[in-house]
Formats: sequence, C-alpha cells, structure tokens
Amino acid sequence: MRVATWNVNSLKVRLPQVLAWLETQQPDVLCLQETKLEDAKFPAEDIRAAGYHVLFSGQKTYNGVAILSKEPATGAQAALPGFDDPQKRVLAATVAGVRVVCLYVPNGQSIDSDKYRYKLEWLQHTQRWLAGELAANDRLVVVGDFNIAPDDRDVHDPKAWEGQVLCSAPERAAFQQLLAGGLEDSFRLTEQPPQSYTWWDYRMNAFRRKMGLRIDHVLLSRRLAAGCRACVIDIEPRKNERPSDHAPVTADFASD
DNA sequence: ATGGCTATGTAGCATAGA
Repeated sequence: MRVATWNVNSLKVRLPQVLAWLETQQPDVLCLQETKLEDAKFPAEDIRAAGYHVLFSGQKTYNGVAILSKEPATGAQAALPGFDDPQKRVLAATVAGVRVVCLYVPNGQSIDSDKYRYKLEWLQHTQRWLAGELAANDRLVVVGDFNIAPDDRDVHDPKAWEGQVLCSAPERAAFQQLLAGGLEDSFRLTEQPPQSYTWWDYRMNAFRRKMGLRIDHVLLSRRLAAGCRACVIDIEPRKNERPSDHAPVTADFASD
C-alpha cells in the first residue's frame, strides 16, 4: 500500500496540480492538509472523477483536511476526543483494513505565543488519542503536516533554527513521545539523501537554495513499519507554477 | 535586513503560514 500526504495550501488553487499528481502517482491513499475550503465548496466530484473516494472536514480560510482513497473509507472521525476545537485539523478513517489518521498540527507561530501553547496542548491530546487508536488497530498510519522538524538533519540551518518554533525542544519531545507510543518515522527506515526537506519558504528563493525543513511525515505502527519498503519526498510539484510551499511524501509498505 | 512570498477575505490592507 502506498499512502501519501500533502499540505496543498489551498485546494482551490492547487486542485489541478493534485489531480495531475494523482494521475501519475496513483497512491492508494492521499491525505491533504490546508484545503482552506468549507465542506459545501469541496471539489468532491472532480476527485471522484479521478477515481478516488473522498472524506473531508473543512472550514473557510484556514485549516481543512481530507482523505482520498482508491478503496472506500469507513469509520470516519473528525475530532480529537476530549478537546473541543473549532479548527478542522484532524480526520481519521479505515481503508482496506488500515487505520489512516490525517493531521494538520498547529504551526505555533513563535515559542512565546498563545499559538505555541495551543500547539503543545493539541499534541498532548493527539498523543493520548493515538494511543487508543493503536490499541484498537495495529495497522495504523499517521500522516500529515506535523510542523515539527524532528532533528537537525531535518533543518537546512540548524544553528539559525535552534530553539525556534518547528525545532524547539518541547516540540521535538512531543514528536518523540508520539514515536514512543508505538510509531516509527517511515522516512528514517531506509537510506535517504542529505538535505531532504518537505517545506521551503516562498521567499528568498528558498527552494532553489535548498533552504528547507522536513516537517511533513508518514508514521507507521510497528507492524506496518516492519514491512516498509520506501518513503519518498517528491520535490517535482514544488517546481510548478504557483506551487504549494510543501512537497508530497509517500510511504510504501506491506499492508497485510 | 524582523524583511523577503502566497492565499484568503474583501476591496486597500489585515491575518496567517512556517
């Protein structure tokens, strides 16, 4: 099974690029973040015409997540248990026996902001929730924009980013806590090229200068990690006209 | 150089992203 994640930074703008990418890549599952569309405006028919089932949970202007799948998805869940949150950042569903969780982790803005405190609180609730999901299904994949660069290999300039949001010790500790709960970072299960990133600032020619961060991840439960064949960042869409600032990431693993 | 760029909502800028 191949499961992909892509922060599209507006599905309205990026729909043609998403459809083109589905056409060439044909993943079994594609999870989207930052669709920025209320549900009434979600382009479900275009996606179905491309051969995918689709679930979505969105809002106007900000956030918004979706799960596209070749096989139908069941058991949809769109909220963090015990955490009342108007921001649409979570969607889970079961596809062909694999529980898929799509996350758009809060950005956090800066480490002295309320948004940073919200980010850490959100991660705490997510960790608790995923522990239950993992107990209920040992075939679990957790993907999305985590807005955390797990370690210095994932940062183009670790000194400049040291202690900053996306790289701070509490965020990295929260990420490690997710892994300690029984998940593995699929990207690090195989050899990878240096300077592998999934996000580059639109400004300062950051992409061309390889000034990126690896903040989008595919985490696999231990059972699925044992059968992981590959995890690939596709930087080609970042070269498009009007690109998303994030690249899609795809993991390939045995799903039985 | 606390700038740089993009998207949204809404009609000249404010907010947010990471």
